[in-house]
Amino acid sequence: MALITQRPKGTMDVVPSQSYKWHTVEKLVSETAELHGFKEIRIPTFEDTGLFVRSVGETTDVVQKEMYTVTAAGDSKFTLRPEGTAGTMRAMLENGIMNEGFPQKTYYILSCFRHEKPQAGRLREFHQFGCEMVGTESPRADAEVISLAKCVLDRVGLKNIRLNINSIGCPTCRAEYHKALKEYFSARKNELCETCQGRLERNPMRILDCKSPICQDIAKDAPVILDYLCDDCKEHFEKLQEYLSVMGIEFDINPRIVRGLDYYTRTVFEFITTDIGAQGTVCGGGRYDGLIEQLGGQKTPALGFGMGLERLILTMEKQGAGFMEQKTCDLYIAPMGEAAVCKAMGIATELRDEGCLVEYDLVGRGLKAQMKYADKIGAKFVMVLGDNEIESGEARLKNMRSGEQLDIRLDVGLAESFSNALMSEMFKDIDADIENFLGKEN
RNA sequence: GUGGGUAUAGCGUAGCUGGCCUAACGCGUCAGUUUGUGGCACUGAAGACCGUGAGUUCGAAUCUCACUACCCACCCCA
Repeated sequence: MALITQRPKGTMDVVPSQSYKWHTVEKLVSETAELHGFKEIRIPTFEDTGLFVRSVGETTDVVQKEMYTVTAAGDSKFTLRPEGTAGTMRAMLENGIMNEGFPQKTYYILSCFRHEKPQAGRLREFHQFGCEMVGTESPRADAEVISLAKCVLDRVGLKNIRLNINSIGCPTCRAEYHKALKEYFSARKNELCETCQGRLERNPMRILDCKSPICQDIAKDAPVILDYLCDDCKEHFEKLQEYLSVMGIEFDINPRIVRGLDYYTRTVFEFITTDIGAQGTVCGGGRYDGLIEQLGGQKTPALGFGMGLERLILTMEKQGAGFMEQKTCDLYIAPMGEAAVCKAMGIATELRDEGCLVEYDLVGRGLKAQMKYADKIGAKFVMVLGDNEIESGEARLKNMRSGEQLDIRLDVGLAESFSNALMSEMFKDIDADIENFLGKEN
């Protein structure tokens, strides 16, 4: 079969048989955020390009070569959001949410777009669950946000996730550190890889993250940011560690996590798994105390994290975590003949109003084929409807698990007689879905 | 942008030292195995120009080249 096109590179289809996995994480993730007092925010898929340039940072890879930007009528440029924080902060400022008292706590589930070369765990359109907390500088907030992320990971059932934390200081202490780094690397400049030689001027901290063995070796003895933190930043970081310990959250201090977005200050952290290939950062975040001011708001401290849902689901699958089951057909009606089809439509409507998942033949299959189909879709009960039933006003309900059958009335109080049938002895193996249905009846 | 790998029906594979391939197998789909009842079994059907294009050859899914797509890794990040 030659299709006219295929999906764009780096995008994914979630097929119907798989969507329950997404429902599972979306539900768990948002429930957990709400248990922590976070409320959902929804923002546009695209924003003014300048927003991302100013917040994510002009020199970052994300802005320099990964943004999907279109020029609309006139000169206005828009960009498909490459991440969620910038748009969220813009929306909070624009809607005056900063004036509603601190801290403000919001979360979102949205798609992001980055023009990268796809590989395992990295797509061009990916989905992110993110949380942002605005208006508190206290290390308590850092601990709370990290613990929220941890809680989410636990609730979806992930194992063997390592938490790495670091502090990259405030602009003041980072300037000191940059100076020290430059001095250190300049001495061995010629040994560095090409990209790192370039990094030396622009952002020497990135050299620490270089994967080239030579650079890694050189970086081994490089000055560590933690030795250059100013007193405030140092205390902030120490306090955070203390809180994390109190909360029983294990972590590694990793002076090499740097983060590729410019707005981060002080605390940065990553939750990493080794189960899904090279792109193992399932969650990354940190503090961005300068961002809001940079976007034109009042100086307001804030922090947050983003979690890649594809990576999350990949890890869950790899680790055999459980997903919520898909709801399957409660009752399949097998009509025979036109009159029966019309009757089936009525019955379906009536029972659906009661919250029952009802299906009936839409193809025109014979009875046998209908039974097969009902079995295949996992129908719990089947009702055969023919002229006899319509005449007598009674139909047979078959329990597909046990094979037992029972006659129920069709005319008066169908929902009631259906539930009565379900409650009778012969159907005692009914599952939770049906129990809910019955509960509603009583 | 730089490397490496793979490309056969909806899915998973076999065939790949060139001719019994007018392409096979499993799963799936559809239909039957007498009269109004599924899961098992059996029978049958539909479904692939063997990624695309060129070349070598009497002859190519099988060899060569190019292209494309996908995957993995670097980079970067979620």
